[in-house]
Amino acid sequence: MQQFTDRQIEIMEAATDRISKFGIQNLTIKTLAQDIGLSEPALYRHFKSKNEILISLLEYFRTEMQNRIGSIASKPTDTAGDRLRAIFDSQLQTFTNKPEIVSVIFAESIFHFDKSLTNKVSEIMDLMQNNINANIKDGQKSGQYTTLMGVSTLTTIIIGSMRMTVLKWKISGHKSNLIKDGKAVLEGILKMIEKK
Amino acid sequence: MQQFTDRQIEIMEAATDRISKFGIQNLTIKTLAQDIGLSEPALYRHFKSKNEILISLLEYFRTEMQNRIGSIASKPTDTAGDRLRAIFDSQLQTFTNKPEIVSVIFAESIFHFDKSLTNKVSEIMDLMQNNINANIKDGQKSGQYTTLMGVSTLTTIIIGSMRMTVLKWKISGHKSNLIKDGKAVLEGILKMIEKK
DNA sequence: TAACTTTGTTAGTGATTACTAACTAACGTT
DNA sequence: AACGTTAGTTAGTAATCACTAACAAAGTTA
Repeated sequence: MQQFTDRQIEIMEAATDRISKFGIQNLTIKTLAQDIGLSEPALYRHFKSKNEILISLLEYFRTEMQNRIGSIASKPTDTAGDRLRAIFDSQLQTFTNKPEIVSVIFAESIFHFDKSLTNKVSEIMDLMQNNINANIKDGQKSGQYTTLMGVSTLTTIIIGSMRMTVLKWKISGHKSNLIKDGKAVLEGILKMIEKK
Repeated sequence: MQQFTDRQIEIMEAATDRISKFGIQNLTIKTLAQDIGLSEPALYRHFKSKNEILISLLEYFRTEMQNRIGSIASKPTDTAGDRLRAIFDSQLQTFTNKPEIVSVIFAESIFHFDKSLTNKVSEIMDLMQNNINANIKDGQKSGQYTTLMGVSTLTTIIIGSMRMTVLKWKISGHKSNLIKDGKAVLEGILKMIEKK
């Protein structure tokens, strides 16, 4: 059942912290080993390369997110807007609990050079995209959302707005209130797109 | 008048291309010198360090953007919405003409480790932010925009949506139509926030 | 024309990188 | 008790990094 060992998870979390605190350039096998209190070669007992640590890390989050968002999607809600609220509630809560992860999964650019890593980041983006897309289609079909805009345009606006909120929170050094700001943005959008 | 020499501009543009094509990790003095057809030490005749190349590159774009957006802001337009259109028209046109720049200025994360670089990226973000902020304040004050939301929430939505559009374009390998998609997103937002 | 400045070169520096070879102690299984 | 596996160690590897010393050719100026 468990896909990763305890040690592997420890390594992935240490790597996430490193990237969050000092950037990907500072994530070396040496610094990582020091963070955990092991020698460098010890890490190679658990991952066959540095790249595999990063890939696993992204895969670990993707699986968690898929389960989390998936369980929301399967639960019935009153309105499409409520489901949208639940999705972002869950997402913002996850980021608040583990701010470091944001530096990794929102940073498509830091992995630009490596195809396998870019793909993993894309998978995570697609996961969110597909969920929002489905929500909007559903909301428009049932007459709850405006049809003044196409599905993809509306998806771009919603995801873009939420990403921007997270980015601002990150830049503030996690000092701003992500949950509050995120709610304000989502409610603002819903005010505009929900038909009364 | 000219802040940078021709050679310096050549180096900065080559650096931008490198980052865009292969990521910051692949930007080394060696690859950069090869791209231009010079030896490595020759680059140090024009910039005192690799970091200064990056800082200058960001400064170069910031100045250009400041002049460009500044001249739009000083021109009178019929409505606040029209001014918003002009700002993003200009911005999207600039990105279309020089797609590589997007990889650099939208990548706050790649410079995460260096304070002077982070500051430069922040300056560029603030520049856009302040312009949009002023536009929304003006539009709300004159009764053209809805006041259902606060200024900062609306700014986040607009900038976030446009950034997302650019990001999608970048991920598509610049295959999608940035101008068209950007227009669709902006018109969608204006449809929702402009009072009739 | 002599001296200086600019812009380039070749050859090299020490530091750091991801990763490996070889070995060992602890532990589970038969 | 014998044996294999797991998870760690020390000591190294070649490659690559940003950057420098020393020198040279060409153009500019006195």
